[in-house]
Amino acid sequence: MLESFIDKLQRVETLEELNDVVVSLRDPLDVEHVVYHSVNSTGEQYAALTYTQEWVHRYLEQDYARIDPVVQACVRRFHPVDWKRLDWSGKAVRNFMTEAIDSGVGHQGFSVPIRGPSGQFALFTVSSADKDEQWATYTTERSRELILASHYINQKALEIERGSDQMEIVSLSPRETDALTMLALGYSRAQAADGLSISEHTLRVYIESARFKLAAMNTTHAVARAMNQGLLIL
Amino acid sequence: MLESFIDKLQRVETLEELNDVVVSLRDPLDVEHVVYHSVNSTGEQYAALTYTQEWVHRYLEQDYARIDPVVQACVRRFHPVDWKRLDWSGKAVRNFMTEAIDSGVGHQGFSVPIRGPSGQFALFTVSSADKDEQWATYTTERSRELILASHYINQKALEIERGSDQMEIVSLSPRETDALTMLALGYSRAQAADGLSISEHTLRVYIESARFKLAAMNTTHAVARAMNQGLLIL
DNA sequence: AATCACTTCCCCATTTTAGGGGAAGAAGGG
DNA sequence: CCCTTCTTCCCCTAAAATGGGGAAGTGATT
Repeated sequence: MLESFIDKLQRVETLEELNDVVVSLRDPLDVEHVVYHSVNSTGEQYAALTYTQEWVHRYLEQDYARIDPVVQACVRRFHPVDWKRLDWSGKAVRNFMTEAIDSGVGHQGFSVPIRGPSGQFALFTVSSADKDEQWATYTTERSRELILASHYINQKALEIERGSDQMEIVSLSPRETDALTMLALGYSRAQAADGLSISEHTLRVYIESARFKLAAMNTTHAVARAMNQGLLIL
Repeated sequence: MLESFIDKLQRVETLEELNDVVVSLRDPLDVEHVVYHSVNSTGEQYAALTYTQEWVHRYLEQDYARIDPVVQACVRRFHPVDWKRLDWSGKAVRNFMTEAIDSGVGHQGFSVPIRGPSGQFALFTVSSADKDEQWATYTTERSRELILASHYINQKALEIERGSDQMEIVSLSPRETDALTMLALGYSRAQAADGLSISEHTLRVYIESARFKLAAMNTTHAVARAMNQGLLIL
């Protein structure tokens, strides 16, 4: 299953084709729904999914990502998440769940969080209407496949995006990196300069040149952009 | 190979045990060296590796991560990196490479970048002294195993760390998130307040409560911490 | 050898932020 | 029903950051 999928994936060149390939996983994976959803650092989103348009629309409209326990858990965890193990208490959460099931999402689900460079984040989810036991068997048997599938899908999605987007690759000098790092760690300019054993004036030059390179409006923006681009190793 | 490795991993409970299990991958993977190296958002590092102590010491002392093309590439990429495909031009880089090979690192290598929540970043690397052709065969045949291995190692490492560290899980209110997001996007307080249609005074309350929750010294620090913890979706 | 990027230092006026107070209605959870 | 958290508004002063200049030495690349 994985072999032919990766083969198909290899030939994909556009996001539309990627969508088709992801959707086509539904049968071989033997699930109700398949979802790949990516958010990059600039807030651009891409999704390939088998949910109904109505549900997707409703989800976005209501900003359900804010309360969806699956999203909340995946943002905070590294390992894949079985929906059953999440905390579904809370009024808003239960309403959301009811609505989701009514929209045919299925009450069983398995979501793999995936993180790319520059703060990119994606979710690969399969859902089903199986009973608990069947689902438990299914997830233990196929978790590896699902992890690899999510990895390869994300790789392809990033590849396509990078090709189209062609975002400038900024690089900071060591001292610029140092300066922004100190600020990101909470030091004031005076403290940061002290920590780096340079004058505060010098530090400012680094911050300003970094700001220029990063096309940032102010220091906080510069730090945010640098972090987002993985330029700072705190 | 993967099966027994995951079995062994399952029983690991401390970082020392993890180290042993990672090192023990050397033979079954049929490589010269195995390295797992993780850096989390607070700068704490953990490494399990088979390199000589001298080389590790030298690497840290010289801050070679700054020029090591493998690290530089992995920070920026999602997919695994074959060392041969990197750019080894540049004086400093070539010196570094010579020194690395002299230290027995091996001239072939394959590195898998892995990212966890809260800006955690890790590298799983295998290196060898094989010739190009053999190595090409090796990497294509085993890349999936290596990806899965890196995934499971990282999962275990995070699990152990979380258990020991028990870092407070901070959650920001929607408005606090909004406020920090606007600042991270480069807006000044006045602009941010305007964008959120609230008074600047109100905005400040959010920033300060967020700062309090995040135990941040100042606004920039708060934004940095929030981003690092994946609390902001720019 | 020339050029380009990096590092380091300095001044000054203006704008922005930080940090210390306090208050009150709305919504959600136990 | 009460309590906690969230949301929104306001004042003030001292401290910090911004933005505009300019200059000189080092190192690497070409």
